Amino acid sequence: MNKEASNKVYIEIVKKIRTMIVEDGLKIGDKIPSERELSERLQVGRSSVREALRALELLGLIETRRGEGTFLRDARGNQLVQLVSTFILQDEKAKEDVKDTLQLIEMDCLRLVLQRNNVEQIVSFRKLLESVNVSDEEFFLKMIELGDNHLMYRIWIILSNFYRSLNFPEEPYSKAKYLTLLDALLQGDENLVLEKYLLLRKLST
Amino acid sequence: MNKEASNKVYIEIVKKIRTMIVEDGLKIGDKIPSERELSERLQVGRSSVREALRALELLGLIETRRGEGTFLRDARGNQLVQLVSTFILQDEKAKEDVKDTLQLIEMDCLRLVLQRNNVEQIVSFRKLLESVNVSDEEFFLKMIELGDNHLMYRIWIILSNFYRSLNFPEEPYSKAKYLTLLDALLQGDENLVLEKYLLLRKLST
DNA sequence: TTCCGACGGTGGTCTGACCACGCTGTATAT
DNA sequence: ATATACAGCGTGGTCAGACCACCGTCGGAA
Repeated sequence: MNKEASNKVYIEIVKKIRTMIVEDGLKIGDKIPSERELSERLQVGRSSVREALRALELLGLIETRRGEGTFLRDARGNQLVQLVSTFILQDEKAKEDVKDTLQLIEMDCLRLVLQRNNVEQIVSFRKLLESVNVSDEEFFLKMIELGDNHLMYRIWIILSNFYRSLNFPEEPYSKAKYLTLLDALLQGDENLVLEKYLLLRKLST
Repeated sequence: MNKEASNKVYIEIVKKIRTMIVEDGLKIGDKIPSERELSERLQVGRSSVREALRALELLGLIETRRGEGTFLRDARGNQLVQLVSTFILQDEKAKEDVKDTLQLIEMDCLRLVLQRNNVEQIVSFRKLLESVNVSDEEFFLKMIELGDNHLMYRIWIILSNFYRSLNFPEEPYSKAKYLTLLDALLQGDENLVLEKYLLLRKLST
């Protein structure tokens, strides 16, 4: 009859740990209390604490180091990717799905960049690209930053990790194609941008 | 020096359980062995088995019912959504990101439908839509099915769950708009499709 | 001064115990 | 004979304690 609080101690623990992190003002890289201390402070068994920490670990929010402790972590490429992949990516069709989806997402990011239309930053990034080599990952990270959508960022991170783990053949690096893509962005022409993107990914007709 | 097998018993257990599921040909809804039996069969402690099951539960791949057992489950709307949301969606900007991203994903799905160009199924779905009411969720589930990309399906499920949990105001139901969207799909005109979609989502200029 | 080993703290794992809950079969009451 | 209530069993949920492997450190020995 009561509202909730019924299910799953470990879920409650996750929330408490989250609160604790916020209240104590812990930052990425900081150490959180040990399992035994959490167990005592929260008045629950250590195994329940561990289940909560496992969940946080799966989400990529913490990192455990045996003999040292548990640390807050930047929520990038996490265990989730590996685990999900063993379940999801069981056939070749799924591999193609990853490729297709990643490309759709990347095109979405480019559309976001067009929407924001932050000419200054694009220009300065173009200058940077002229002087030094920028990896494909760095390039799209910049695009996503310009798109200013954190959720898209997370999705892209997961998908690109997936993608890399699949060992598709790599395209040769071509700085010129990146530059023309940036130029297209500066022109603000969506169709042109997508055309250049497909060229980059060797998908032009 | 050795390749791996070093880290995390519970990760190994997850993989073994997965193998077990495949070998035994278990389907969604089936019961998997009890924690104690898994513990014995895999020669590991029950607490390690539980950590593995927690991971699977977070991924939405199993469902545990106290007093009954653990069951395979359709990997839809899972705990992950709730947990991630408490961490990720802390500000209003994030909410807007969810909305934007969901719409981009839905448009991608429509593009996939265009690529597959499965006229027959679109036509038959259109007939169905004429005779009965179809919820927004059901409509897009059908679109994703027609798009034939399981990964997109999973992303959409997660995002749309996010979205619903945010309590944005709901649009009034308008069967006519869905029908015109389907018509646009049948015409194979991408720009027209997107236009109708934006109309559906009240985003037309 | 340098080096090395003991020590304490930490996560990783296992075991055994108890509880709460759902199912089922049996014994009882009708 | 049928219907009902209850006890037993198997299940997941949780806890406590133990031991291991590993890491950093600190103090003593060379």
